[in-house]
Amino acid sequence: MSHSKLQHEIKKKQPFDSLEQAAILNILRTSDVFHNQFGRLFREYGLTPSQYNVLRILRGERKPMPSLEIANRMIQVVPAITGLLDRLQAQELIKRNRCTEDRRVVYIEITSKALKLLKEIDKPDLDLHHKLIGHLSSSELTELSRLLEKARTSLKSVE
Amino acid sequence: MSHSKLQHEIKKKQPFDSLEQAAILNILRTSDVFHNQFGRLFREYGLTPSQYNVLRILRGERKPMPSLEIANRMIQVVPAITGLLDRLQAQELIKRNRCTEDRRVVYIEITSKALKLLKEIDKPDLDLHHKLIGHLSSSELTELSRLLEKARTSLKSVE
DNA sequence: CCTTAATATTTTACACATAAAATGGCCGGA
DNA sequence: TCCGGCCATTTTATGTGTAAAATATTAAGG
Repeated sequence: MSHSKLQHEIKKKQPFDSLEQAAILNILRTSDVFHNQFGRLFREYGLTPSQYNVLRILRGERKPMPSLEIANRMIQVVPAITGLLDRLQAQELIKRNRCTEDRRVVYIEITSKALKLLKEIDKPDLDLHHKLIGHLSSSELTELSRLLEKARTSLKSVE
Repeated sequence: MSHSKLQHEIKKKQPFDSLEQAAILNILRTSDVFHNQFGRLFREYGLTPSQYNVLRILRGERKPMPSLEIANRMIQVVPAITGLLDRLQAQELIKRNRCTEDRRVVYIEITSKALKLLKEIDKPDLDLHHKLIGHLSSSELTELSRLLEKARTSLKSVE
């Protein structure tokens, strides 16, 4: 491809690229702002967003589950889970039980202390959700979710 | 408010809350996935997303700027900027110049080495943008941006 | 001039994300 | 049975985000 042709290509794509860049930037910025807001809320209860996330997963599962399965449910990478669980265990919010059949796996169990804590947070958490996007209509929320899900499909197909 | 009434309230809000939760979860997840993708791209050039972000801001400004102004342009909190700049300086991608008039401020200047590096990344960066959401139409991208911007307005008004 | 408030930046302490490598344990085939 | 591959988990190293406190410097008031 010649230089001038490339230039032409670039010029041609410019407005569309801008839309794409703007959309991605908006996704990243909005996520960051929201993440901060939830971070502040959870901190009032001595939790980080990741820690809260782990506890929510465990409560939802209603029974002990292996470390790596928790990691997989979060979007996160595996190695981080260890320290995360360490700190939760130090706060007595989870218990670790090594499986007797396959001694490689460690079962993680949520404690009643954690369940009580989660119960306290439930309402403020819902309220924050509402504060953050309660001003969008039902159809707007639906459309927003649809567009974001569609956005993510580009990668699911690849890997 | 009586218990039964609260129950009723909760039930009533349930479907709407779900939409709000789904939307926020979609924002956070999509952002995380995209952030990871850009992280991998930038790593090929020895940069982290934050470092790339700083360099892009400096290139856009076209002249040296104070540390804190860079921090403000990023969504981030102030203290992190120091280490970030330290590492960029170690790679000779920026230079620090203390201002003579007000010796508290440190001017940050992008180097030609960094400008060359950015130029290399420009195309792959655009391509990745396109790969990630190129399958959304112009009107979808516009609508997505509009909804996300609207989402963020709930906080701008408060603070 | 000296004290105090405000400002720009850095430092410290802690939690987390990521990649790469190490550990310990399971399992199937020679 | 021994070995190599695979798996769950942890460890290590580096960079980053956050809060709170420290440093250095300027500006303002008595």
